[in-house]
Amino acid sequence: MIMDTKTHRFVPGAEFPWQYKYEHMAVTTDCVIFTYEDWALKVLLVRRGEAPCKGMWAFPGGFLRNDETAEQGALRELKEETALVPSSPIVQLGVFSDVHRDPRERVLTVAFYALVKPSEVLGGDDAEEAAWFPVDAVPPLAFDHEKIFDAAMERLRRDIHFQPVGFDLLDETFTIPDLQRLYEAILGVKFDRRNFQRKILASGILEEAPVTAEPEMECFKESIPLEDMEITPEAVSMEPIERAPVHKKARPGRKGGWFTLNRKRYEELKEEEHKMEF
Amino acid sequence: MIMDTKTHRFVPGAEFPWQYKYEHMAVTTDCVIFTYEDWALKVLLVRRGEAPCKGMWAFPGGFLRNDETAEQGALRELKEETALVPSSPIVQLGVFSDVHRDPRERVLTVAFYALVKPSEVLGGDDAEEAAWFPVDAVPPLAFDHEKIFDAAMERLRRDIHFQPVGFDLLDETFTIPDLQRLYEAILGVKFDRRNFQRKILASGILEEAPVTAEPEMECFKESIPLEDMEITPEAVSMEPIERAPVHKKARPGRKGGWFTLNRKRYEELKEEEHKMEF
DNA sequence: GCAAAAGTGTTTCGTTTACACCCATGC
DNA sequence: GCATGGGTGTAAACGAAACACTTTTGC
Repeated sequence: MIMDTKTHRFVPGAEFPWQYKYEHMAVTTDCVIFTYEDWALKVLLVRRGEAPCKGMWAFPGGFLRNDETAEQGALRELKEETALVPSSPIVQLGVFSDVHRDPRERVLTVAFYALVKPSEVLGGDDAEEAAWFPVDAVPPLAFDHEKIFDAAMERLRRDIHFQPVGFDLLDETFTIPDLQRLYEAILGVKFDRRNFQRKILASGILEEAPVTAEPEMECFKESIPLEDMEITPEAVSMEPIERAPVHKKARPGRKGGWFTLNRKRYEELKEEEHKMEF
Repeated sequence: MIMDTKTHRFVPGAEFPWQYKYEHMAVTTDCVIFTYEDWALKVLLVRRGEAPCKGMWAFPGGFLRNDETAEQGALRELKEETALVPSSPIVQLGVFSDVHRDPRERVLTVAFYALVKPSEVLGGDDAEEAAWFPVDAVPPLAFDHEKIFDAAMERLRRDIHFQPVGFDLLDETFTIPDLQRLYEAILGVKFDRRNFQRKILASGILEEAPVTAEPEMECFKESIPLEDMEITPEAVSMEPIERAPVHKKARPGRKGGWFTLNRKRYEELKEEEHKMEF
């Protein structure tokens, strides 16, 4: 490590070994991880085991080390706290730098967001105090994480308009109505089935899935009921999720094609940033 | 200031008075300020007077203090170094956190960008070592500022598609062809005059300017010739600006209406984020 | 008076929207 | 067999793109 002893030094064995000529601040990362499961958009939260905000839910994250970039630190903390390694890249939301956002000391945080597929979610289950919450039923959050959450939701809604990121939330194989419901859930609007289908097919982003036996939608897997999750009183007292009707078993009328993502076209469309309205 | 003496302390009079239990990093801000003058998009740079990268050009910025948010710090440094106070808000580009981006110590920077009107530019002239460079003739930059510059250009191009930010670069009063040239300069494309005019008028973002005598386009004011600016040899050796033809005096055919921005509609369109293509 | 810039309007074409009927499945 | 969800096509309306002629001004 290159070190400028004019501005700072390291004193091994000292109680406060890192010493600086000028005041420094702590830097943390936080990750807002979204998934789409049981017809609802959900976020990943961890319960804080330490003060401050002990016992409250927060986004996975932690202090950034000096030998890693913000992205590396965010991924490391995410893995440490939830055992999750997203298959799609994490993207920067921005910094949150309110002076008093942490009572201990001045802490600036770099927030990220990422989208993961339902099949990736299982990996997080062995983490002790991590849980998925539907976005319309998140409990009160630690620090200024509600602000971060709002920013993430806004950003997701914008991105989903201009980039085909919805696919990062779906498993390999899905149907067009599945995709449509996802868009409707996130954007909170209804689309015409036929127009949606025509446009999405015309965009060339879908490929017919090879008919490997019976493709199983991850969405229909059994998942831990919301009530079994350890959540704060405030969270349980919230009204039940209205916009996410539960029909886990099967859907009548299922016949239509199964599709997969055309990776190449996906990358192209991501570049172009067309506004997708259905 | 609330201070957690478990993790850090302040020792008055000590050579290195700020002492921490864990390693900390420095945080800086950098501002990419754009303006549009003499038919060209330009950025504001300052010459570094100190090592490292002494003598090189860089974006105005500096260390973030513990008692200010990133936005406040960015504006403070900008004002200190260039005497510029942008009338439109600065927006976050993101953090740049490469581990070795500064040779002295670990420095994470929060980058911002902002758009200023030509009439605001004059205020920066008394700053000793600040200068405006056409975006296609920027000299080599200090640290990883080229990366920041690339990110800013990309962001500006995207934003100008979806938000009516072009107006932040123009003076109060302008003509439609002025506006069109600005869009063409930034996006590097040509539009049909008639379609551009029809669309921009239909959007309702323009108001006819009150005919106060003879409105003077700031673009036509005399400005310091490029050659008089103190720039690095690398910068002068670059080929002349091709995409920015210089006709400063006046344009034949000038007759048409002068317009101003309809603030209310501007805010609305900013929210909507329609893709503007002409 | 000529060249270069700017004002104006219409037609064509493609895309978007709205809408109706039939089929498949589960209870 | 009925309710629900899903597949398909078409006509009308709107917005985008292409395009020509005239007017103004500076040299």
